[in-house]
Amino acid sequence: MPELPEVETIRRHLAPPLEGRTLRTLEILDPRWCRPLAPQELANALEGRTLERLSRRGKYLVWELTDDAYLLVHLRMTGNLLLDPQGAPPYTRVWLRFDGHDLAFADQRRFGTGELALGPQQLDSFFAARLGVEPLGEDFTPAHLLALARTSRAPIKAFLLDQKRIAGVGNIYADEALFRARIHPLRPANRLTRAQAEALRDAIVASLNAGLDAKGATIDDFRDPYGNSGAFQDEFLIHLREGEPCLNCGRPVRKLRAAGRGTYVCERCQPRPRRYAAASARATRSPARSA
DNA sequence: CGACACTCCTGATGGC
DNA sequence: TGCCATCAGGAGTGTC
Repeated sequence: MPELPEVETIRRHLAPPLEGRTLRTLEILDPRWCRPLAPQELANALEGRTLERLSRRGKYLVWELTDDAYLLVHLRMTGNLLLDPQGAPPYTRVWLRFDGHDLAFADQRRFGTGELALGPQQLDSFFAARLGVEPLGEDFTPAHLLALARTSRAPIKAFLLDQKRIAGVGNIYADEALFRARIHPLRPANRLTRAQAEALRDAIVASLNAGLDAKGATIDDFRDPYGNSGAFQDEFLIHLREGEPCLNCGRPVRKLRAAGRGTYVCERCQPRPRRYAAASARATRSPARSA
């Protein structure tokens, strides 16, 4: 599943050949891709414009076209962008035909989307409604994460997967970061200590950078625009390692469910949160009641 | 606010 | 061997 490092890997491959090129045609074969817009509406809005910059926000690829028109592409589970493929790749849903380059959006499971924003204000409100802080940006400080975490009683894994809080972390990197920081996925976010929040910030950054260095993780479907797999799956510290010895202590890695997702954990290195009694939880709230 | 179910989708897997 | 049920999950929506 493409997460921040996979999307960024794609962006780095595509920006050099495509920036400065004009989008001649946008052929949307699967109308679900751009719902609720009709394929022709999106094509009419974007064809003939030049790609000024290809950027990324969270797991979105942002195609910045002439006169502040933006195509916002999300790969979801199985989306891939393939540059100048030989013939049509399986499950091709969209063709972006630039001067001199053809780009295919292939997506077996059809969760991927392409959306339109016209003008910087629409772009800002699109992301403001969906995405929180960029974890590889300057704003993502330990103090920032600590402040964010204090606002949520959700399990920390659910917290990390919430794109409105931190943009770009998905199931793989959440597991990897929690293992690195020695935090159990079910620990309530607002019960992290300051030291844990600091460790977790560093662990998120380190995990994402490790994924970037390996050019992404390929579990099933991820490919870069030239069809190559990533290598990060060979470096997982905890994710997908059920039953294997913990790299730190040797205890078998357990699989559990957190936030509805398969979640991998070493229950020695990431001790389970103590269940705290309902009474003590209540005691943290104000006992006063309005009369 | 949060847990949970449901939706989208299709290939892989497990049971019998 | 073949068929059916179940699972996987990013994000949006809706319910309690």
